[in-house]
Amino acid sequence: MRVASAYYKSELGVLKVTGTEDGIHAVEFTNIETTAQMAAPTCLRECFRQLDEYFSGGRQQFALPLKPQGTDFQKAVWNELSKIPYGKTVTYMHVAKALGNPNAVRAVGAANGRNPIPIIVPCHRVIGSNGDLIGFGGGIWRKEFLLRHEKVVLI
Amino acid sequence: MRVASAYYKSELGVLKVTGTEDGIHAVEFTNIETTAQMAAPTCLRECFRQLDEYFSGGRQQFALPLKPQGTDFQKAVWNELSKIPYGKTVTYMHVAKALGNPNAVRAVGAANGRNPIPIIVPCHRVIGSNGDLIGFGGGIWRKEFLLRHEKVVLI
DNA sequence: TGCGCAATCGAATTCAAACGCCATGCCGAT
DNA sequence: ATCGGCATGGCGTTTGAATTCGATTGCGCA
Repeated sequence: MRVASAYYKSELGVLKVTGTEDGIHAVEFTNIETTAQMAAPTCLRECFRQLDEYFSGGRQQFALPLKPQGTDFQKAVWNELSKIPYGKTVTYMHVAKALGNPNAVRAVGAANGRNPIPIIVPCHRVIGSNGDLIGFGGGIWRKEFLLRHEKVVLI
Repeated sequence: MRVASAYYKSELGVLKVTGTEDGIHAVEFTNIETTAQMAAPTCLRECFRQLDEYFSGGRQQFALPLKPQGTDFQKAVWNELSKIPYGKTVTYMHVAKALGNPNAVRAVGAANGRNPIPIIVPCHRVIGSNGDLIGFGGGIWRKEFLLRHEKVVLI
């Protein structure tokens, strides 16, 4: 059952009302300013601009401030991912070796699966040692789309 | 620092991009249908209608399907709250006794503080044994507003 | 009136330890 | 080719016990 939220402006401030078709689940007091929708941070707009360029084929590298949140190991993995150039692929083993621990292959896969910033941090450029496209959080079809978009030849 | 989210429509579906002024925190794939904003459930609209009537002074009792989520004890407390009529106040002790355990006074207070549906489930109608207005999640001023609105004479 | 304090009840929170999952890769057997 | 096991490293999740925290009250005492 889908839960929906809607906002109600009262003398007590803006109320957030949540519920399903079955009934009301919650009423919350909020601090929302109704005067005007607050502008999106600059970096979001810049991000959209670069995504536009990436999807239209013009941009091969993102230049954005990134603040991914994770453990040290995960950040090390994601940092390694960022080094893979546009249109290239590497294997999970390759990443593990680059981190200095060839045994951490599955750990790399797990960290890969938890990359909070797909597309921009190119986790889609990592494939199996046998060349297979394996696992992608958003669905394999997206991984394949991204690689084909980058003109990668898939076997 | 305020975190903001915005949505980006791509060939891979709608992306939810989250970030602060410092940088991008996350990019998520969503299932959002862009064709049209989905209509709010009927009960939300009905809820808004009754809130309108309550705040304008016409309605003294809500008639809505409620689905609060909590432990058995909490639901028992909230159920007890619903019995307090408009414009009346009771004490925490009173509620505890009604539940059959006069010693559970503080437990009642705690459950009261976790009422997910304020205003509609009138937790604001419970005051201290000495008549004091104590604690209200959204701030005492809201509790006082609601009681004055219901013409309760505060000492 | 205004402290300080103890009693009492549920539930949330905390903490540590154990467990199990995984977007891999290798090996051997069908 | 395909399949089933298996080792490996990191981290999320579970579990259970112990502890803490509250939207209180009543009492004693300045």
